[in-house]
Amino acid sequence: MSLEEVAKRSGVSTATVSRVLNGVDVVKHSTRSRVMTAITELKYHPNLHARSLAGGRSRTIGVIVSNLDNPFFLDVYRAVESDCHAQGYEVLVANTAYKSEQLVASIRLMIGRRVAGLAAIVSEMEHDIVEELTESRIPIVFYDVGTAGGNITKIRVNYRKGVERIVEYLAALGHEQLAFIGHHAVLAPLDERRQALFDTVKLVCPHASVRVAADSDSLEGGRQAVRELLTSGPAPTAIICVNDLMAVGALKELRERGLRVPEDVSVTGFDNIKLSEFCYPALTTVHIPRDRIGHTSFTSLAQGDADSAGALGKEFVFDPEFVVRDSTGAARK
Amino acid sequence: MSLEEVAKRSGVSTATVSRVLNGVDVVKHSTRSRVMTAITELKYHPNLHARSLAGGRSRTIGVIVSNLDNPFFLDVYRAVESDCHAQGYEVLVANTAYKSEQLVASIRLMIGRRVAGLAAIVSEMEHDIVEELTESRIPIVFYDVGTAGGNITKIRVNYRKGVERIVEYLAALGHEQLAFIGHHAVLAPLDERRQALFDTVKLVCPHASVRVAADSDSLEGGRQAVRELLTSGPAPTAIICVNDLMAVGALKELRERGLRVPEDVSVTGFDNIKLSEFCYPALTTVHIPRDRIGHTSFTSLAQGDADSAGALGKEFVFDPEFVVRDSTGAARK
DNA sequence: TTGAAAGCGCTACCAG
DNA sequence: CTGGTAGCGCTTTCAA
Repeated sequence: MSLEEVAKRSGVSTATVSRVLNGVDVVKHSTRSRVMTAITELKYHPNLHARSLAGGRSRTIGVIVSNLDNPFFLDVYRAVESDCHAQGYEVLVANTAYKSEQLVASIRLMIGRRVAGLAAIVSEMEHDIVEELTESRIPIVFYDVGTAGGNITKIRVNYRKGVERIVEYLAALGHEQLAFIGHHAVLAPLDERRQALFDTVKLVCPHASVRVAADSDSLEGGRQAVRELLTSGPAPTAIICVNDLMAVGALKELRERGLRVPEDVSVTGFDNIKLSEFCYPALTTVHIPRDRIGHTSFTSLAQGDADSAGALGKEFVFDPEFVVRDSTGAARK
Repeated sequence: MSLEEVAKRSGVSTATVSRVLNGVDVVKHSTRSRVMTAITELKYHPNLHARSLAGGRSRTIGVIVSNLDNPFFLDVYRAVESDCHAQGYEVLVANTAYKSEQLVASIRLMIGRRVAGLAAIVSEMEHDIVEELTESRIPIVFYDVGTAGGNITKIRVNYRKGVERIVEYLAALGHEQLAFIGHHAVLAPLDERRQALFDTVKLVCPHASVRVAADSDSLEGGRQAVRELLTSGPAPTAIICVNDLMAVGALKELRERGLRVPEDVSVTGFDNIKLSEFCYPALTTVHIPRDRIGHTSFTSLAQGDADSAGALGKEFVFDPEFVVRDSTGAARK
């Protein structure tokens, strides 16, 4: 069923049907309603592929994230989605599960669909992918990777600052046996959060020890990492988790082993997802403004439109905010 | 940049380039590699819209869910996605946020994109939407709504059975002041879960009371609902939540009010999402097989392909499984 | 093994 | 206000 059939049935040209469909306000009222009738009678649904092909421009924004299971990414996605819908854009999501092959596939898909802009909220970025994207001419937003300039907007969070707050706080509470729990993607040698942790510890409490464990970015992963930590050495007095999701997993394992939080072990998260407030004990964490990340992404990508203040190509840095709740306390003696 | 430019650059026809792109194995090796070179040099990415338009058939499955924030839906989605990717299909997700206008928009979008099949894992279905879908000829899977037959596959879970287990268990523990917490969409007069609860209570413990509260399907919603319950009357001894997400929210509010779970109040969930195991106390709940729901959806939708055992048009009913953990105990005196 | 050409369904420009 | 028509970029016969 096509535009042509609708045209035939209502005795007009395809051009007119197209006008009606697109709300071009020059069609005589009577013709218009005749067309409308035909459309509903035929249960006609315009072929969006044909439309994009003929139209040229795209009203679709692509969003690629590393792990939809982690509410952090979902929150960013939803912020973008909300802006998109408000401005008449579609959104296409893709989940890479931290696999760079998936990333490549997703990017190809987005380019193939000729998205108007692409937000890559992922951490598994590789050099040649970045390059491919840079040369693709389409507006891109990178989160935490790549370099700003040209069609590339970079959004990042000052993780270092967040880590500093955590370490200072923990140090003030007397903690000297620390542990860091990350997911595999964060264990890359040059990862900012982990690196920042070591740097800060060296500065703030040089005599403190830091052990490290890693697993998958999930509740189960957090639990496993703690298990690994606790079976391979003495229990730390504070566990710094790379994010809230894993922290909640950590809490579970600690609880099962009869270790009280924060009396026996302090735990910190990162992100300040909703869950961090609802778990027990509520997590001390660092707030990352997902909504601002999402909104800024959209603004940068959708500006070929009308406004064009020109966020594209710039770099945005957001400051995190330390949030103290119940999962941290004085170090046990 | 188009197929034609690639053809020109490599000195062949567009037909040949197309063959190379689609792996039609009749192209001479030398030509093939010449084309490949041109493709990479030009950084050519095929226009997927043109491809779908020309090709006709679609390798895309659409999935519409009510609330991506609730891991239940995410789990179903991921099961579908995993099957899709394994079979070379794309997936398109849409989130309705329980709004039927959003549902309509999403459905139109999916039809417009000419998806090969559509899974509607939503509860806000309305009659005329169902009808529109039925007449659309495209393979559809409905979860918990609509009627099987024709191009419509129906998947449902025997919620009643799950509710029965919960009520029986709670009754055996001596609970007589019950409360039900649902989200707005579940408060429709004909909702199965709520209705099943009342029926079962009448049968199993006719002298028990049941109060009801509702809020949004979220952690915050669960908390709010409990707040409503507790400020508007005597505290129940057991709270039956429509799902785990809201149950976790309920736990939080109870904890804040100094009510111990399960000593003072028992709480049950539904779904058995991963979080139900990681929250404190771990939830007594009812397992709903999201993976089977997802796999069955895919199988039903993707069968126009080659196999065609013919799951399409049938009805599948899955049995839930009662899972006892730590959030339930004997009723307080 | 390859090329030529006819569409796929729609938009947009040019006439009328 | 409406119709004719040339593409958009790709797939797919049909011939060569």
